[in-house]
Amino acid sequence: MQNTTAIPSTRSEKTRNRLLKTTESIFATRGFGGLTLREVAQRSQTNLASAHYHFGSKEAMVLEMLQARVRPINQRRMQYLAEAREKSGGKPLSTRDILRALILPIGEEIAKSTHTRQTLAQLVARTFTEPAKFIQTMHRKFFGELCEKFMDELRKTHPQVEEKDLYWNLHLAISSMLGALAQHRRLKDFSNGACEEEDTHDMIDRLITFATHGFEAGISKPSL
Amino acid sequence: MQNTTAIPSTRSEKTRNRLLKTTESIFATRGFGGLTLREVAQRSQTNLASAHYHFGSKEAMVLEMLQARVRPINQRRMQYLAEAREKSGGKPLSTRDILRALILPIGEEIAKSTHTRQTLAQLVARTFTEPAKFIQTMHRKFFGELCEKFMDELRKTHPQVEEKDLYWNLHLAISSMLGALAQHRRLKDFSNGACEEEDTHDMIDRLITFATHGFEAGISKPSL
DNA sequence: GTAAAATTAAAACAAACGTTTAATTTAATG
DNA sequence: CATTAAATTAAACGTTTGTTTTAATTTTAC
Repeated sequence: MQNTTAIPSTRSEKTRNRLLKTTESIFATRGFGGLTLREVAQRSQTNLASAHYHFGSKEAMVLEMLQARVRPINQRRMQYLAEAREKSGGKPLSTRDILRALILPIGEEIAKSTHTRQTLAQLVARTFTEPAKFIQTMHRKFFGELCEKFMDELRKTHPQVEEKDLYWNLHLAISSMLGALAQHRRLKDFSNGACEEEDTHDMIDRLITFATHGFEAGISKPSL
Repeated sequence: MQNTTAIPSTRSEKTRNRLLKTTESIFATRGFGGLTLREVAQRSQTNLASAHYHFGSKEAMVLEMLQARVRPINQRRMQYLAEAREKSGGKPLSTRDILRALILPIGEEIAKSTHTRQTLAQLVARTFTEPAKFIQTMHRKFFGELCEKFMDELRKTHPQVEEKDLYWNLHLAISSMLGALAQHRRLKDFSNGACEEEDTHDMIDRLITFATHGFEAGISKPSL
């Protein structure tokens, strides 16, 4: 494993990072199949073979890019959960606090830079629908653990609710988040300009509210 | 335009329908890029060139398959909306009635046959994240109109709510529906078997409840 | 400063793709 | 039954893909 978080110093690390950045951009808009190593190399101002030198294969390169993106987001999710626990002083968290810890980090990451605003949203959403097997494997590994951590928290908050109902509504909350991210850039078209796609903070607020109330309605009336 | 709804009679129509059926299955699991004409032809027990003979191109073939699937679902959506209007006798519909008209038809289509249970769910979800341009074009055409019809209905029900809030929360409702469909088959993994993926009717109920309460919470507190 | 290692560059390879062309078979018609 | 059009099949074409190989260049270490 190499140093990826620090500022790239050597020439090798710089081209490596350029490759990862270009990979992210293309993968977000066109998916794994639509990404070609030649275009990545060209837009990274380097050669086709250097992609294989640095990563071994197209698959490994995309995988590394995805992990580098997902890991810090999941870490911040756990951090927000821990912070909320500290503040609550032993009492169970509210549904809203839990779902905020799930949703907010991805919103912050999106809002970080103008460049990654759309890219990351598409990126994460694509992770869930991408047909390539190795991505599904990664997805299961990363989100399986995360999902279980959040389930633990939800169980404490809603001890009387059946396991099945908790899973289903966490599933729906996650789905609405991903769907909103994936469709975000289409909203402007459908709304005839009534909605701009600039205000990420506003989107996250709306999403948290939507998910929280949907969740609580779902566990209070398991079947209607 | 050819007769696609009637039972295929001629040999030509039969192979044509086999091609469409195989196309649907492969596209649902692997997307446009992952679908190859050779595999479609082989699994349809015909020749590679016959796909071009019947449809002209890979793109046209996939497009026709998608339209044949989406059209009846959208028709039923409009039908349910009309039926709800008749029953209400001039009064505005409830948010739940409107969202049910949006969500239920796709659930019914999924529940129709064991074969298409997963396939159609993935299919529709894939339509929204597929990078191919011609699919985005089709999507915009089909869902742009539909979206506007549902917005008309939502405006009647919530005349005091701002346009922007209505769009945003309809967007979130649709997103949760699509996300739930796309992720449906993963739920079993994450829930450690607590949730089965068989009961489509249960899923639709949960989804309608989730979307309805999320929507109403979103329009009552525009920004929190 | 020089040799070794690491990196970049250029070219070629095998496989898979959508598409096209031409030949063959099937169905329909008089 | 003969003939014509429609439908199917088989074979090949031109591109593009990820990957590999080979050579040139740059960086690192002594």
